[in-house]
Amino acid sequence: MPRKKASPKRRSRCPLNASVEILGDRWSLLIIRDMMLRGFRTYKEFLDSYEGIATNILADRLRKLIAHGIITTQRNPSDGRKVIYSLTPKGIDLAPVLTEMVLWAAAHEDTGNQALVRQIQQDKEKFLNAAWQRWAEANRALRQP
Amino acid sequence: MPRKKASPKRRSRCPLNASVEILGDRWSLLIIRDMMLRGFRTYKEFLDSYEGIATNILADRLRKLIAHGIITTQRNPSDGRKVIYSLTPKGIDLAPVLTEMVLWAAAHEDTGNQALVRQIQQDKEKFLNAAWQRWAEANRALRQP
DNA sequence: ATTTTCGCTTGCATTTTGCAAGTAACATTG
DNA sequence: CAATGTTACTTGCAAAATGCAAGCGAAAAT
Repeated sequence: MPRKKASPKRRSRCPLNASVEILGDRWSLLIIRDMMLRGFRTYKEFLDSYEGIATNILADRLRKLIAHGIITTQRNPSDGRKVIYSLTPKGIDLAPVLTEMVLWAAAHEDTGNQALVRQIQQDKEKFLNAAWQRWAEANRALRQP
Repeated sequence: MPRKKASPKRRSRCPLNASVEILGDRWSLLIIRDMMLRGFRTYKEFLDSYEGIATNILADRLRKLIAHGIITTQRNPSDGRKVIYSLTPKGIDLAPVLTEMVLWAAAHEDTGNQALVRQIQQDKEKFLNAAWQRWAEANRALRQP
């Protein structure tokens, strides 16, 4: 399968612009944060997350993230109501972006979650490896239920 | 002076959320890119940038970036019409964020500007240092006109 | 003196977002 | 097995953000 899709009518071919068009809104990266750092995988978990996304916006963002190949879905075989969302390789590759955004805000804004911030500051590589390993492990568990 | 401002009514205290609230739209990071990588400093330059921002949106984003302490303005003494925008230290500190967003899109989307991308891939630190040095030099020139 | 340039503002249509109230499919409970 | 609860959504509508075109005042160029 092809690794990169031809981009449908972008404003420009600048890679930063591509990122901004895909991720530049007030919710997408928070959903990805919840999946990557908090292990959230269901609609209800995202909906109940602290920032309070509206249900129609959540449905829309999940649809777009799927369309962009950042997340995928599968049904939970033991509970037919539940849909399990998970990050694709393209999705977990956003870890460095999230990491730098956390560091920037922690350095220049009044924010919380200092435990996470210090962990990243102390050893960024270790933090990124850990995130990747959690992702790999969760995927393994999903394939062998 | 205080390094961090108390944040007015954020959705949450998560540092990623702070970044998203400040930068999470379709234009802010492109303006910062134009300043950081292309050396743009005037309203007209931003307006004429390839993606085609609308003039009212540009004025609004510049106002917000100033309010967040990411850019500052000064009048051009040799041409009283021109306003010179430049990145603050908080603004140039966004370089790692932009860098990772460029790398992610270059890896997973069909994008251009491969010269820039390869430069970053080959030596990220060197690229970041160069960006910082260009910024320091431009600031020096501005103070001694 | 007139025209052009620059950095905006204003008005208005379109799009996106947010809120509240459904709903269909499945699972649990009595 | 019927009633109730859960889950993942959709729908309708108001409010806010965005985009487009036109205009405008101050300064500079001609």
